[in-house]
Amino acid sequence: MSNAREQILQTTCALLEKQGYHGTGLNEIIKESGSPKGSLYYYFPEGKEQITAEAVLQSGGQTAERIRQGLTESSNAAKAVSDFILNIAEHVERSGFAAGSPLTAVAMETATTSTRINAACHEAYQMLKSAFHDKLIECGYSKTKADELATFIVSAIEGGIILSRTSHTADPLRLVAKQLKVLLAS
Amino acid sequence: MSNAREQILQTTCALLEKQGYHGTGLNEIIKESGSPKGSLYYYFPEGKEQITAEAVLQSGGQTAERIRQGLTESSNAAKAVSDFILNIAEHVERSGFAAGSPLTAVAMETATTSTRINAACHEAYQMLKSAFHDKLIECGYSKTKADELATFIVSAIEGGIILSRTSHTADPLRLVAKQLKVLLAS
DNA sequence: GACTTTATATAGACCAGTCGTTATAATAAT
DNA sequence: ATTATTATAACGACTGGTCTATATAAAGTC
Repeated sequence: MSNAREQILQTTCALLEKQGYHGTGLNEIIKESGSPKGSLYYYFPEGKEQITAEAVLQSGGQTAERIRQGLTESSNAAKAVSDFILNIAEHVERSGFAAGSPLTAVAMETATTSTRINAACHEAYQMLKSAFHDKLIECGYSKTKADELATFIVSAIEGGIILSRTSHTADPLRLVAKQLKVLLAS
Repeated sequence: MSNAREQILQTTCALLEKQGYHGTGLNEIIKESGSPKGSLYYYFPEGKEQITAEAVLQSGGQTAERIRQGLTESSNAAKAVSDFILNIAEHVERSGFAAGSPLTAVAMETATTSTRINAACHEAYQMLKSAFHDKLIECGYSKTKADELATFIVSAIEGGIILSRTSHTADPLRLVAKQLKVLLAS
């Protein structure tokens, strides 16, 4: 409904992605989103924690959706997962290594310092896991096997994003794509 | 030689691990390390960036050393890597999920906002990769294969740490250990 | 050996600026 | 007229960084 609210969340997402929770200031959010401070506290009366938690959850939902869509395009799980990761690799590259998972930094910064944000990150990761999990089930994997693989896939992707952004090359992500493809094909 | 300098770096490491770069303040570092601000700027005249870069590099060197030591205890690469990861899992668990890789958060926060810290993170990750790489070479892998596997191993571990800290269970890390063991055994 | 000079290191007050947050006033929409 | 939203100003707390004062120790000079 409200444009300003959505704009704030979207801007927050981008900033969290680039510089994490503590590195992102409310002043920066309002400047970049164009919304004034009054509006920010009108829509998010509980302040920074609330904005962050909602941004994280929204981003998790959107990413999970993208995973599901990408996976429907191919009936082959190995190729589907690999393609999805190659997509991320391009995205990270195109952003000049400023983007790639708004969750990672936030999750690490707040794992033991904000129960609310931690819960949001946990739920967001569960959404990603579920998206992969469901596709694997669909491809005939057992429930426990699908669960294990989904966690492993998310782990490898997260790590790949970190290494890619740090090294300023998408190669680590592409390598993760390749390795997971082999693993899932076997 | 100097005790205070070392103490500052060690404290910084622990705080970076727990709450990242922007979440860690100089006042917190001096309070926790016992050194006054005068000493901090005496040993690190270039301020927070310098302290962080040095802490990251030191931590990378120490972790790489631990990897090499752990790997010499077993001639079997698969078991050696798995055991190392299980060690991390215990460490993360014991810390109440506050510890586990001082690099991750810092690397993501500063990938495009501080060339100095980014360079330090990059070098630290290279050290970890090299440690695994050398062991894989020793076990008969080809140079390119060893390089690919080393990157993949580091990726999976980093991701496992994130998921473990976020979910407050060491299970993801243990799962990563198991999967990599299978992968390396084949 | 006594005395001065130079480095090493500790200690903390202080600065301008920013943080997240609150309060209040003005405006727009219904 | 009532509510929804925007617009600022101000708050106290804290930020990274600078500055000066002091203590300790090493080295140089006679």
